[in-house]
Amino acid sequence: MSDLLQRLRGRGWRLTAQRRVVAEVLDGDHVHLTADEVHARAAARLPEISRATVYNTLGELVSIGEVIEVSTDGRAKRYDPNAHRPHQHLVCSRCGTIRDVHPSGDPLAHLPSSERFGFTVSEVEVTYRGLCPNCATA
Amino acid sequence: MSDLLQRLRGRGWRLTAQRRVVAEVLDGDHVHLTADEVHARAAARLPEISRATVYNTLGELVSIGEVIEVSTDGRAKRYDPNAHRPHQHLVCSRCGTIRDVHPSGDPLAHLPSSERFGFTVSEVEVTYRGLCPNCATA
DNA sequence: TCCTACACTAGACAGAGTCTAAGTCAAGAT
DNA sequence: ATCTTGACTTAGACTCTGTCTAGTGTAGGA
Ligand SMILES: [Mn+2]
Ligand SMILES: [Mn+2]
Ligand SMILES: [Zn+2]
Ligand SMILES: [Zn+2]
Repeated sequence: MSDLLQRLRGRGWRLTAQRRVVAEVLDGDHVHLTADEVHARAAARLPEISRATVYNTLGELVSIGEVIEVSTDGRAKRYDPNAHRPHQHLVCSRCGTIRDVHPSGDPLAHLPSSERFGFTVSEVEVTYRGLCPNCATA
Repeated sequence: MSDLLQRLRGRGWRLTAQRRVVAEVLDGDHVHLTADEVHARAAARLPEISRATVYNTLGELVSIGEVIEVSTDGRAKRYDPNAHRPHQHLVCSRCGTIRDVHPSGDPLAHLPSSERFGFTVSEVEVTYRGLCPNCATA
């Protein structure tokens, strides 16, 4: 994630302890944390970090395209550092586990122009739901 | 929508004025109202209806499969009476308009088993985003 | 080392949804 | 037609998620 910190410095961001910690918390694969989960993990390293700063930093990371916002459950949004490789999500309906899955072709192509009603379609979001191996056996 | 009321009676529901009005408000095509929008329209006909009853009724309609919950914007959930024909949504990123679109094949088939990680996948939700004709010209 | 614009904090506020306790009424029973 | 009763409705408190503001702190250039 230190390459992320480099990119942020390149954009003129001040590298504060708070931003560093948020970036560290978001490091890894299949990371889809809510803002409050990010705050809890960040606060474990930097106890005085505020919720507002976590929300601000996440919002900034989203607006520059370093992090993606995912709404899989209509409750809290989740923040996904896997922003540089297009992907979709596979969600367990029972335990909420989220896995990244990678499309074979371009899912946008699956909408024929006869079904576009004059819209200029530029994005598509796909969420698959089912039971994960753990929840299926239980 | 009176066939819906018949089906509800068949399930042993008491047919109250409140439930009748909620069902009437949800009648139509491309209807994707938030709970508070449903409440406002219902209250125009039945002023004393409470928010709790609207939430209760919508939740019941969802749990018996007569209405679908749609979360297109990470804000309020929307309630969609078009529950008997599988479809997806096309959303304008500027004005929020939502149109129903109908898939050509089964979108579930687009996830190869090598990308299912042992999940039993049973549903897929697809949201296309772009600009509607009005917003594209403006 | 100093300066200051940018960043951070605590807490108030707002929107969406849930829950509870008390009152009401639809519809089956008499 | 009236009674009875458990399902239904209500108001409002409460929770969760997210936004905003006023005051304080500090990163990093001069
Ligand atoms: Mn992801
Ligand atoms: Mn729809
Ligand atoms: Zn699971
Ligand atoms: Zn539009």
